[in-house]
Parts: sequence; structure tokens; C-alpha cells
Amino acid sequence: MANQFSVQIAPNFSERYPDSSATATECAMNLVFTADLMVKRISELLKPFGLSPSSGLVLSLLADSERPLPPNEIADHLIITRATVTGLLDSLEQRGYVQRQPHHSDRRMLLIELTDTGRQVARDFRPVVHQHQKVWLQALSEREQQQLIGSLQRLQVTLLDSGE
Amino acid sequence: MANQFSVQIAPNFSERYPDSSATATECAMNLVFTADLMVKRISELLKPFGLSPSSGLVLSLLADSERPLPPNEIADHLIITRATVTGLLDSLEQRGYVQRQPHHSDRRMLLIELTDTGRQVARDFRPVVHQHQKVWLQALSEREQQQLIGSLQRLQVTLLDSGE
DNA sequence: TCCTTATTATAAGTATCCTAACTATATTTG
DNA sequence: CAAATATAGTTAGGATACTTATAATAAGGA
Repeated sequence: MANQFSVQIAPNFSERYPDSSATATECAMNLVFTADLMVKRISELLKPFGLSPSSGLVLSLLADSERPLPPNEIADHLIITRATVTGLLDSLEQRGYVQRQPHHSDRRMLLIELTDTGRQVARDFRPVVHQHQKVWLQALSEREQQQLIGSLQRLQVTLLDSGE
Repeated sequence: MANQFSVQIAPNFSERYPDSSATATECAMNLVFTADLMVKRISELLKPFGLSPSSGLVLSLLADSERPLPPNEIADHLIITRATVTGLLDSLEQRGYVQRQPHHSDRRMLLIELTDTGRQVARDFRPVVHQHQKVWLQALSEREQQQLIGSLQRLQVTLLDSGE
């Protein structure tokens, strides 16, 4: 509680980094800082369900999908590596929330299915998270929220392009 | 590369979660997704310097500060626990980038100082990161960047308040 | 057909970050 | 002044996620 806002740009930023933009850096830092804060809050909401943010995303993704998904697709959606997905699935399968099924045609692949238990867990925790998201975002008008989505999606394109 | 945007809201979202807001959830997911992407890019930029994003933030914070900082304050600024700061400082001290000094009056506390080497490392990597931030944020107009900062800071206040 | 290359999932090792418990020192309270 | 409480930093153990390497399967070309 030292400062009002934890993101501070040094006063002489522009002189020290001539090829940079104080506004851009302020955007970037606020973006990361705010998202970090939100993930921490979501993490607290999921704790009573024994879920991490990533585990929650996996369950949500499977619950929203019409069909079972291969680990590959889960990794793509969450922008994590396949190795990380393996670990998450190990944890979820151990608790009986998901099942690994062999793929019909490609024997290299698996298909991940929600169990009934897993589906029920998703039905339990998702309303909690989504209601809180609504409350948090009430700090912004509907118009601001739309602008925020637009700005973020344009940033995403840039960041995806700049990664190889 | 399955979708244009990895953030997808299910079509029947509003019916399934009546007390929620599809727009709010879309904001929240895009926020987390974009920040995650940016942290990954920054992480790639810092890798040649042997630094993690958090280590980079610690060095930046110390470099911007006029005075040595206690670990406690570092934890507050980065919103991480003191235990995590201990680990980061262990790693940075081992490489000779920072030094732990005893506090003058309060023997429970330490003061963390950048070494000359640490200060030089900060002078090396910070221009790289800040230049890239400038390029990324060129996807947004100056006005959009200002609005983004404003929206994010209002969100931060809400999120900080909602955390106890 | 056989060989090369690509793709899938997993395993092993490393780093980060958390919570909870612990030690030492300060502060407050009776 | 003594005891209880609070605070600073560390330690230990666990979860997550990365990189690199490996085994199995699939796909394509000579």
C-alpha cells in the first residue's frame, strides 16, 4: 500500500531511453500488472474448488467444446507447451475430472474428455468466476469495455506476429 | 494458429451464466491473454541477459530508486511474496548484481543495493525492452494508449479493493 | 517398399512462485 | 518491566510451466 498505483515511470525516462516511449512502457507495465492482479483474484476464487487458473481454463475449454480435444489443441488455446498440458492433464485425470481416450484414426494422438464429475465441477466454479468478472469490469463503461477488447486484440496481433 | 484470436466466448454464454456479462468476461480473458503474450515476449528479450521477467523488474526497480530498498518494498511493488523476493535476491546476489546490507536502525531488515555490475546490466537490457514496447504499442494511437492506461488503472483500483 | 522427415505425447531436469512454518527483532500492552 | 503481538526475512515443500530429449506413429518421396 506504498503507492496509489504500483506502476511508476521514472521522471527522466525519456532522456534515459531516447528510442523508447514513456507512454508505451506505461501501457505495457499497467497491462501486465493489471492482468497479474486479476489472475491472482481468479486464483483465490478457484482455490475452494482445488483448481489453479490453468486447470480452470482447461476444464472451461473442454466444457465449451462440443467434441473431445487432443492435448495439442488445448496447448494452442492456452498458449502453453504440450509438456505443460501433460502435467495439467495428469493432475485432472488423477482427480477424475478428465479422461484420456485413444484417437480413432491417429494412434499418436489422444482425445481428452470431461467426465461427469469434471463437467459438474465446471458448472460449479464458472458462474462464480464470471460473476466476479462482471463486477470488476463495472469499473468501465460498456463502451470502454468494447474499446478495451479492440485495443487488446490489436495488441495481440502485433505480439503474435513479433514472435517469429 | 487454430483461430484468429484465441479468446472465444461461447455463443450461448449469456443464457448459461445469467448473472454474468459476456463483454466483461471477454475483457478479462483478452486482458490475461494479451499480458501473458507480452510477458512471453519480454521473457525472450531478457533471455540473452540471463534474466527472468521478475529478475528484470527487480533490477529496474532498484535502478530507478534513489535509495537502497528493503525486500519488503520490492515485494509490494511487484505484488509477489517476500519468500519469492528472497529467492530472486539469492539468484541476483549470487551473480553479483545486488548486495544485501544490514539496515542501520532495524536489525530485522535488510537493504538491497545494486552493484556496479548490476547497474550496468540494467543499462544494457532496459533499452532493448523499452524499444520493443514502443514498437508493440504502435498498434495503438497515442490517444488509445492513454485510454488504455486509464481503463487499466481503474481496473487495478477495483481489483486491489476486492482483495480483502 | 523402404527410408527420411514430421508430429504426437511423455519424461527428466530446471526455474519460478506460492503457502505455511520458523527465527530473530521490534512494538505494544498490561 | 514482562508478556503478548506484530513484522522482516528465511526455509521447506508443492504446483506450474519451461526446455530438451525420447519413443511411437504417421506421412511423403525415391
